[in-house]
Amino acid sequence: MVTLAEVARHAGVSASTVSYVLSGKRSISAGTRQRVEQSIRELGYHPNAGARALAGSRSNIIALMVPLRTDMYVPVMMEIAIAVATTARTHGYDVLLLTGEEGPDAVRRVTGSGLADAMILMDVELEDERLPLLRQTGRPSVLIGLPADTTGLTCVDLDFTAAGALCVEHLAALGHRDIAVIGEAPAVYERHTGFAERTLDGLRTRARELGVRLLHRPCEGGYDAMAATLARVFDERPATTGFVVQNESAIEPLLALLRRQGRAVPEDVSVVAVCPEQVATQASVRLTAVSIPARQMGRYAVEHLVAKLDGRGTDEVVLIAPELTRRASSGPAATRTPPPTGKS
Amino acid sequence: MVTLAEVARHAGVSASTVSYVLSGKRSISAGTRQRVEQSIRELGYHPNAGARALAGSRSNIIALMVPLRTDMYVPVMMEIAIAVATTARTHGYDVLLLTGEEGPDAVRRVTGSGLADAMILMDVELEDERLPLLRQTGRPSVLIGLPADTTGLTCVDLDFTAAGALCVEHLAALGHRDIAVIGEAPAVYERHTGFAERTLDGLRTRARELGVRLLHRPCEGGYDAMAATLARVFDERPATTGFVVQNESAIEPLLALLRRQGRAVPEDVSVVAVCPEQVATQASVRLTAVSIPARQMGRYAVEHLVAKLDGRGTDEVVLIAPELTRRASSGPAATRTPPPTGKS
DNA sequence: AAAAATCGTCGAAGCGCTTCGACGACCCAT
DNA sequence: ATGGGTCGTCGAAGCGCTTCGACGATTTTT
Repeated sequence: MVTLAEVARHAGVSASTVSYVLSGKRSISAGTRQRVEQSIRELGYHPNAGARALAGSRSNIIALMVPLRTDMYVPVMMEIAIAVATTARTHGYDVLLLTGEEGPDAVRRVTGSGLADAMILMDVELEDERLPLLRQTGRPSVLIGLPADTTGLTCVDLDFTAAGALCVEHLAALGHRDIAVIGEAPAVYERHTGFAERTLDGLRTRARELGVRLLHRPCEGGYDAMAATLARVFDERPATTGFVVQNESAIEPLLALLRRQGRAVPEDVSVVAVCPEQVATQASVRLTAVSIPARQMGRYAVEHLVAKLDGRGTDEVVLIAPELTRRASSGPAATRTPPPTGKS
Repeated sequence: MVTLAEVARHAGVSASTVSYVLSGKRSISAGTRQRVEQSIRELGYHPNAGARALAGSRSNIIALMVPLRTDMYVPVMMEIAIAVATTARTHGYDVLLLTGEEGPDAVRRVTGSGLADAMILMDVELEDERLPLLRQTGRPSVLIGLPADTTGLTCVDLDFTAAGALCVEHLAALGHRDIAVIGEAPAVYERHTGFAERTLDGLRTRARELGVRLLHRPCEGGYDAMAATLARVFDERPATTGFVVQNESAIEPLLALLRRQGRAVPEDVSVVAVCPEQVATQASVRLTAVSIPARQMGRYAVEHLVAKLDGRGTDEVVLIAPELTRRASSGPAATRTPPPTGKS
């Protein structure tokens, strides 16, 4: 391994000069700088990360804690993670991948050891165990998601409450009076995941305001679960003509089942989804949907964090305004009685 | 931050003793050990990662390079990444997340700076630019995937050639003589991704041996692309009764289109997929499939790497034997003429 | 013309840890 | 009893970098 000292010798300067060339923290004459840079290139020098971290007491690493579970939309997580990694690189940071498995211990370990300068937490629960620790450590952090108490924390998330409201508004404007909400798996609600509850809040509040009946049903992914859920929905509310789906793995099953039952989308039934854009456009019916801006969230998180690390940051909650894109899955409510029941 | 020295003072021993308690590299009397451990706990001591890396010249970090692209099956990547992260933790390593974006430079940077002790590369191309560098650096590495030349490299992957063969065998045994292969997006083949080409090899070779006709069509994900591809397939080979799908985002569209055309699965047409188990079981028809053992691959990769880091490792290529699970999507070929053409 | 400020560079201290050699204390065989 | 081993502990020397203060050499100010 080439060291700073070797570069210095090669360039005929002292070690500290090389260091200053690298960091730009003191002015260096153009000639010297060029000679040093030349030596760095010739020798293929890379500063040793450990030594840097030790001497500078910053590791230039951001820790990213992703959920371990895979009962929620995985591509969103992946997209966020990739956005975080690429954005971090543009600011000179690397990303350490932590899984939720270790829980609060990971926070202690990573901040305690100085492994990372800052943290990004995904899949934050309303009363998350990691938050008290995070507040304590004093290391900069950004949550992707929204806990119950945000004092002293920086959070970035889609405004799911507004997203829920938007979905109801859209359907109500089209004349739908009975709306079913197909939600995430029950487990997601049981552990009080913020985004799921907030969407529901938004849906319910606006539904009440607009005089729309709402039926919420959590649903495991997949075909069979969706079939059972759908049967229950129509059993309980036969007049249902609008669906809001917030569960990636229920979307395609729902569409297929509706088709099979002879309920046409959007003629008989309208479907609105809360999902990444890619899913909405690739579904068997192009879906009217509020998209989840995964990439944007990842980028945002990193940029806030970097700002904090540079001493410019503030604690704030950034809620990204939802956008509903009309596609082929929603239309005016039929004025006739609910559509024929299919063979199901 | 609590330091080693403070722990030492608190426990009434020297710093080196604390270090030896931590590493276990020299014997320590039970009494001393307990006193030190007690102090560590009381003070909430975490060894400083940078100092450790510097003094010990190992960072206890494994770099994982994931593909930036999202034109291939993302959940598989995510599952591998999570398996890597959790397995690494059980061996005392953390994982640094790199995206393919930086390319070979990332390899140089990470190994040059000693940021990571070892690397795992995903999405390896047949002639991957990163490989020469990897061989040079001498740092342990494991590839998930298989390049053209594996000398001096350790690789872990599903035996996609065997997987392809297995699919053909299964369909041939059921009496199918005309098989269509729905592949990944064209871009995947254009960049010579190993697993796609190897699957194709396996399919073709066994098809030739068994006297089965094979038609391969790359396919972008989604409904429309699949519709176009399917039309071309039946146009060119009307007698097609077997499908092999290696493209997660084409599966559900294919099933829906077949249904719409009045081709029953598995009565008229059999479908075999190469995909993660979760996808196979959650599809609208439970799919006969060769599953992609993502978790196993991630675990394997880390364990090989750790073995190498401990000086026990060897360079070898581990191909995981594919397993085909029969589910509801494949059955005997109809003896009658190809099924009716639907409204499409 | 002298004093003050600025610039470019250097030497040295130290970040917190690992690890090597040393050194008593103790146990065994002779 | 005496020499040779272990065993448990310690001190000190770095690992490669950052950063502070110092110091000539210029440049600016008065």
